[in-house]
Order: sequence, then C-alpha cells, then structure tokens
Amino acid sequence: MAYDGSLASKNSGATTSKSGGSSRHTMKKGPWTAAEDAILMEYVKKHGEGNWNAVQRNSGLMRCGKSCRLRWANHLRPNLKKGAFSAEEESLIVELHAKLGNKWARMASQLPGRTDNEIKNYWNTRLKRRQRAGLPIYPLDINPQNHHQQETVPQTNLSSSSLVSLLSSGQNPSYTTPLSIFDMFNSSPGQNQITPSYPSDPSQHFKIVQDKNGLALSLSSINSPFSSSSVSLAFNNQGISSSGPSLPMPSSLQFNCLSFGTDSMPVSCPSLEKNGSISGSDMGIPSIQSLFPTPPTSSGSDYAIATSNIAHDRDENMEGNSRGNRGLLEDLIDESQALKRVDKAKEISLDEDNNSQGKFLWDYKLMEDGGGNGFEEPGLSFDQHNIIMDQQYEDSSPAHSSIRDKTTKSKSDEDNNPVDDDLSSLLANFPSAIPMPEWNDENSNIAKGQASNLTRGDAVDENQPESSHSQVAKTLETTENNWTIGASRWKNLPGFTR
DNA sequence: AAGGCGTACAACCGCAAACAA
DNA sequence: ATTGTTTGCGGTTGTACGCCT
Repeated sequence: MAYDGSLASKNSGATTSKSGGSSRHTMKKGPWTAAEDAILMEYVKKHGEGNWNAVQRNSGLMRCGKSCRLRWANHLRPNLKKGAFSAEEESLIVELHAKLGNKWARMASQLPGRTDNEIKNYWNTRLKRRQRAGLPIYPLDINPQNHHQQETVPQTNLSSSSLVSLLSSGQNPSYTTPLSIFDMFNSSPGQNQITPSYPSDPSQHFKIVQDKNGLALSLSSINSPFSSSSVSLAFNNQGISSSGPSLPMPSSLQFNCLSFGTDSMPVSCPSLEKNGSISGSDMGIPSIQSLFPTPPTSSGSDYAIATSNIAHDRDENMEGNSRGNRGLLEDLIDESQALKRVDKAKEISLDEDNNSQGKFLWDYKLMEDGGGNGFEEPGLSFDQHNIIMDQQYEDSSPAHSSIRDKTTKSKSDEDNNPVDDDLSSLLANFPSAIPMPEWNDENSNIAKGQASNLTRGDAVDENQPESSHSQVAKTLETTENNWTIGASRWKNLPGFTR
C-alpha cells in the first residue's frame, strides 16, 4: 500500500527539529508528497546520491538527510521492484534468513530490486503469521546457520520474571511452545533415530554447564539460529536465575516442567556464562515476538506443536510440484493440516539431583513421529542424556560429542567466526551464478529508470521444480540492468556497502 | 453497518560504523 | 589520535485497507 499525500496521517505535516539533524530548519515528517518526491528525484538526478544532508540545504526540501536517503532507497530509485514477492523470492528470503539472520540489507543485496525494508516487513509478517499458526519458522530443508546471532527468533513471552514466578509458584507448571524451533531434534519421517536437520549436534543448542556454583542450562546459542534469544537457567546456591528476555522453547521438545526443591527463586538476568553468549540486550528480538500468547503456567494445557516433520511432510508433498504462486497462506494451510497428523508426544522426564541445592526436574516432551529416538528414557540425569545426545549425534553428524567440550569449543568458534565467516558461508552456499548487484557493475549500463527485467511472474518458470537458488540465480544471470544517472553510480544502495 | 483483527506498507528512531577534518 | 559528520542498518511504530463476524 502506498501512502499518498492525501491520506490522513497523524504525522502528516508533522515537523521536527530534533537534535542530531544536520539542519537547523524544522524538518517535515510523515508521508512524502509527490511534490517532495519530484524535488528529491530532480536533485539526485543532478547531483547523484549521497551527501543527503545537502539535499535539504540545496533543494529546499524540508526533509532531513536521513529521510531523503530512505525515501530514495526505498521508493524512488530506479530498478525497484514493486509488488508482492514471488514464490522464488520468498523461498530465497527464508533461506537467506536462515543463513544471515536479520541482516536485511545483505538479504536485499541478493534480491535485486528489493529493499531491506520490504524484506524486513515481509519477514516480520511471515514470522508473526507462522507463530500464530504454530508453525516452524523454517521448513525442514532450511538449515539455519549457527553463526548469526541476531536472528529474529521465535519467542514465547515467558519472560524471565514470569518464568521465575512460575518456578516459585510451587506448582508443577507445564509449558510448551507452539513453535518448532528445535527441529533438529526431530527424526526424519519413518525413522526412529534422530536425523539432525541442522548441521550441528544438539550440544550446540544446549549448553549445560556445571561449575562449583551449580548448574546452568543454556538453550540455543552455539549452533542454532536462535542463539540470540537463548536463555540460560542457572541452578545454583542462589536458586535459579535466568537470562534472556524470554524463553525460546523447542517445539519438538516440549519443555514441560520445572520443580524445585529450593526456596523461592530470586530473579536476576546476568549472563550466566562467561562466554557471554546470553545477553538480553543484544537479542535483536522484534517486539512482535512478544505477541505470542502467554503459555499457561499451570499444567495440563499443552499446545499443539508443529514439528519439522510436519514441515517435512509438507515439503515432501510439494516435492515435484511447483510451489507456483503458493504463498504463505497455502503453506500455513498445508502445515496446519500436517499438524493434525502429528503423533502424540512422548514424554521424557529427566530429573537431576544437582549439587546440594536445587532438585529439579525437566520434563521433556519430545514430539516426533515414530518414537524412540533416545530421549524417551525417563529419569535420566543430565549427564546421561548428554551421553545419549552425544551418541546419537555422533551417529549422524560429524559434529562431535561432549556437551561440555562443545561449551568451550563453541566459544572459540564464535570468536573465530565473525562476519567474514557469515559471508564466506553465504558465498559457499550460493551459486556462483548470482551476479553482483547491478549497481555495482561498472561495465553495464542501462537506461535510467529502466525497470528491472526480473519481475514477478516472468522471473522464472514457476512450473519448474527447481531450487529457488538456482532459479533465482538463473534469472539473475540474465539480468543486465545496470544503470547510471549522469555521472553517479549507485554504489551506496542498501545492503551493499556493509 | 460497525467494529475487531490481521496484513502490508511507509516512515521514524537510535545506534554504530565509516569517513572526513 | 580525536572529534564531528554522514551514512547505513535494524527495530519499531503508525496508518490504511481488506476480511470477517
């Protein structure tokens, strides 16, 4: 939907003289008018982009530089694709998000004609929708990468405080999440053993750290896409403490109960681990995630949970069939239907006599179809389960074994995998056919304002059951729409310079 | 018809990196 | 090396619209 200057807007015509703006003038805020657009376009045509604060000074446009830049990048620059995302673009976004996390600009650089803002909006909407439907965020065939820690993460709004109140209530609360965020624990359809859909072992998602002060369980973190929203629970002399703003729960792993023999638990939100993997401030969790309904704090109401098996079912059903223009709603319908086929959950409880202090019980309910994946043994200690987890993942993954080992290893991995690693991972996963964004190609030139020839519908043959990557890549291979305006090259477009 | 809700979209804000003086 | 400015990114908010009850 396009704002139009005539629309009533409470911000329309609003002005600001907010400090930080380079201009001493009062800046206009709110929707842009056609006249303003024309001024900005004319200015950029003459002077090229960049130096946005000068736009206001030189053109008389009562907009701050920031606003001008945004308007240009998101709406006025040539080659912008308008309209809904194609199925290929959608799947590419999902894949990119799995790899990059909330790196909208970088994602946009892989989607010609699309802006980071568009992608962000799309993703957030999709995420919210799928959360509401209790569907996994990523299909099974998407392997979220571990090294992007700022993901938009499925969240429950079981906040630290509510968790602790839950814990200290003396009840035997039951909590499950409708989200499938720990799909790596699901077995493949028809199989009775874990087949990680993530390229990691579970010890990379759980970190159980025991030290002289007690025991800490950290969910997510190392090799999961949820690490940025991971939560640690520490059981120590002070009781339980948690970190992280809210508790991401595995869908396939119902996380049922915590009962403690200790006194009421003080709340604190420290980083429980020295590696600092848990921090509430850098979670990067969109507020929409808190929209998720608060799970019951009393036992007995389990949420239906979508598992990756469902997603897998869906994906399998789709196999050989073009997704065509099937969109999110269709996906949701598919997966919701598949949801009904989920076998009943299997329960696993673990209890652990930890140190001298808290006695706690974790009750895992593992959602899987076929059962028997090794998490069924009730009453195992954490260490025992660790062993199970390790063994099973050793079977199916080169990634190795000891959770405690992983705890330390993971940190060094993180240290050694900064952004460059993200990039190399992305490059490694992308077909070489994907060209650089057209505005970076100095040699090609197209007419100013020429529309991209990658448009919805004709971008790819949607009847071809081909991977989105290759489809998009092919399309991109044929895209030659570089362009310039005057002497200005479009080198500053979003997503390319960072 | 009216209200609620979800969705799509536009735009703003704060922060931090990059850059220039 | 320091400081100020510019730019870019990601998160958040606000608004219109469509659908449903």
